[in-house]
Amino acid sequence: MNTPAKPRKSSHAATLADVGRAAGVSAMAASAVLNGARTSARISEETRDRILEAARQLNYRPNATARALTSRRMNTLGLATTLNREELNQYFLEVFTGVVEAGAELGQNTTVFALEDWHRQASRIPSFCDGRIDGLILLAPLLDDQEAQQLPDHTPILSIHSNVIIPGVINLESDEEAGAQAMVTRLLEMGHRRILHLAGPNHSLGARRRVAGYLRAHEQAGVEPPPDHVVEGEFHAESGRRRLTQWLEAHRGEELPHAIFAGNDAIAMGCVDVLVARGIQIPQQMSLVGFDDTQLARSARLASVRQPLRELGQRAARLLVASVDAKLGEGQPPAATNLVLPTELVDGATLSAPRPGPLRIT
Amino acid sequence: MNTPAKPRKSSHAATLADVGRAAGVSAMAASAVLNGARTSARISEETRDRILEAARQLNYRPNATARALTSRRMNTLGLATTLNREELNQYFLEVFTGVVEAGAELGQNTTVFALEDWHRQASRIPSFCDGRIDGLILLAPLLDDQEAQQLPDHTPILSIHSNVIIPGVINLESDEEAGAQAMVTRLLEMGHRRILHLAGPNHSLGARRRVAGYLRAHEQAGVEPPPDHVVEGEFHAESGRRRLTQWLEAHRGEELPHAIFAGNDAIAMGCVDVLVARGIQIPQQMSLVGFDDTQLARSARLASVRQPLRELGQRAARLLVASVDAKLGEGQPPAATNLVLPTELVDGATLSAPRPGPLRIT
DNA sequence: CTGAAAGCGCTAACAT
DNA sequence: ATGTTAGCGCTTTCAG
Repeated sequence: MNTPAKPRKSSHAATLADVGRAAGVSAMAASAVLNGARTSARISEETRDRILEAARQLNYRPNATARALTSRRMNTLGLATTLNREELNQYFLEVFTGVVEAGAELGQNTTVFALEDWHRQASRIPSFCDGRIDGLILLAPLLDDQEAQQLPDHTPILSIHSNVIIPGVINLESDEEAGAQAMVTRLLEMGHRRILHLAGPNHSLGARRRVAGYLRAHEQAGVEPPPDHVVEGEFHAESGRRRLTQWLEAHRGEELPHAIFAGNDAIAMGCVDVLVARGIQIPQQMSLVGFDDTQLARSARLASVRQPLRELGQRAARLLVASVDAKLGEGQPPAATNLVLPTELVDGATLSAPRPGPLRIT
Repeated sequence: MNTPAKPRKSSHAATLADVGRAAGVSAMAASAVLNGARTSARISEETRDRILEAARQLNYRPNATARALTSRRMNTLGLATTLNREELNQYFLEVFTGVVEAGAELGQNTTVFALEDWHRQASRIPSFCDGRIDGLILLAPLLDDQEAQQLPDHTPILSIHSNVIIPGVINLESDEEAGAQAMVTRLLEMGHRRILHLAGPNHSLGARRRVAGYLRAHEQAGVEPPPDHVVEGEFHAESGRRRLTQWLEAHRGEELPHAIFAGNDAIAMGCVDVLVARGIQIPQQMSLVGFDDTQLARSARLASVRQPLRELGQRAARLLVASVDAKLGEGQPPAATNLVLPTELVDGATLSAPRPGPLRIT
């Protein structure tokens, strides 16, 4: 692997005109043959062969940008997301994989637009819709109504887990409140009482829904939620570590919670770090459950609430392609309903009956 | 979130001509103002303002494909990779994040081309280089010399962890053999003797290098590697599960290995499943180490060999952009050397001294 | 059956 | 200081 890289020939790619010239025909004869479709290609067998041969020899590839200029189609889907600089985003990876998969089946590529922050960079979104993509998926956007109004309307847009209703934009999500409620009910039924919920940020609709599920589970079980047991934070491990540490410091000497319901898997992984460092055994002394069931959770054997993230990505890609087709006059637009997919509980090694005796926070 | 999605206006985006018309000037006056650069834009303050105002009102966005047609630049990098349908690819996520990060700093987007198999789909690669991207990164390509010859030469290409030398293509990698050797040496020094290596596929150069490191470590320690302790497999968890299960079946009644050196983290995670299912305690009864130090490993507290994957991605993006710039006559091409970054050992909870007594495979 | 012409939206020459 | 012209590579009428 240590051959000095020879400068590669930077020959321009062959054009249709080149192919035509080589085959002794016009460029559009070549076009007619090489796109194989549309024009009632009544080119004679013989010239067709000459053209194909010339194309092969010149290694002809149609230029996507030129083609897009007329066809108004790049066969590319856009996926806008925030990517934390510190931590990899497993939630993104799950959805992204679904988009890429389903997109590939429909002949679409996927390009990723990485935002640092939805609010600060909302103004960049229209610039994504500049012809390079045919449709855009907003992944867990945090926009306010005002920003939502600014979205361009010449490119089909679709959102996953949006925190606001965006007029004209289909939204896909899963039933987070039900999932949270089911998980907390499960904990309560196992006998856990002091359940600490390390939630996501309040400006996230999903985070609020998980809190709602937590509260409703208590209500339905006729259990008073312990005071001060819902903590707002961010959806990443570092936040989980920090918030849990702070919370434990602030409640030193009190009874340790029986279980932690983390707002997502990343937060849960942060909790693992803190608990391990303090020698608190999972799940013997404390149960821990997450949310999302990302691959991270599965590999750590974390009990979690499964959201069908990959399927959300797949569906998003398919619906978006249908919208693009419809806009270009091919086929009907998808029935523009918002989709809510079910969640389900996933078992893991971090969940067990509450510890028999009391344990104080040190 | 259940508002029926109103069909959005599918108005075409405004063009320069539209802006010019609205401002009462020609399209190229508008162009001169709105691109802000190049042409000695000696447009009068007054018309400049009219144009800017019109652009704002019409919500003008330059069309990327039209622009690319003349500028020959889309400001987009391509990343070609295989994405397993069954398992998420953490290795990909790490590198990808690096590419996106560094690319974004240079104003580049990243588009992903998902291949199912390098050999079967090698012929698709040239079609990625059709003007939609300015440069292409091949991530861990498995190509033969013949296929490498077919790569187009009008688009700058760069590889990460390539298994063959591709003339004219810069390759970035890390010192896998040294990393493997260091890790196995570490195990040997701790007293482990029967070290099982669940390797990747032989057609992968990286897999072969890890095997080489395993063997060299034994050699340098003057330890004869136990027979039949290197097993070829694939670089994913399912393969790890299957190979380890098969190997244990085939060696029933013999002494259990002291440690497993997995060819990558995914394989190691597969081993965890099998060992847990058999009640073999990690690390008390068996140590386990991986390779790559992906986030999966970190969250599972797996000891591993760290490759600077994110940095490989960042460097790849920066070098590729430099190549693209150079090809367009802006700046010098990067010194075309292949880069080998160092690896390092990462501690974890899965590594300890060998068990005191013998233990038979059941 | 095939070629000529026009245009997608933008930009870079050259004219005014 | 502004407008005209031509062309990037491809496709789609419309003439031959």
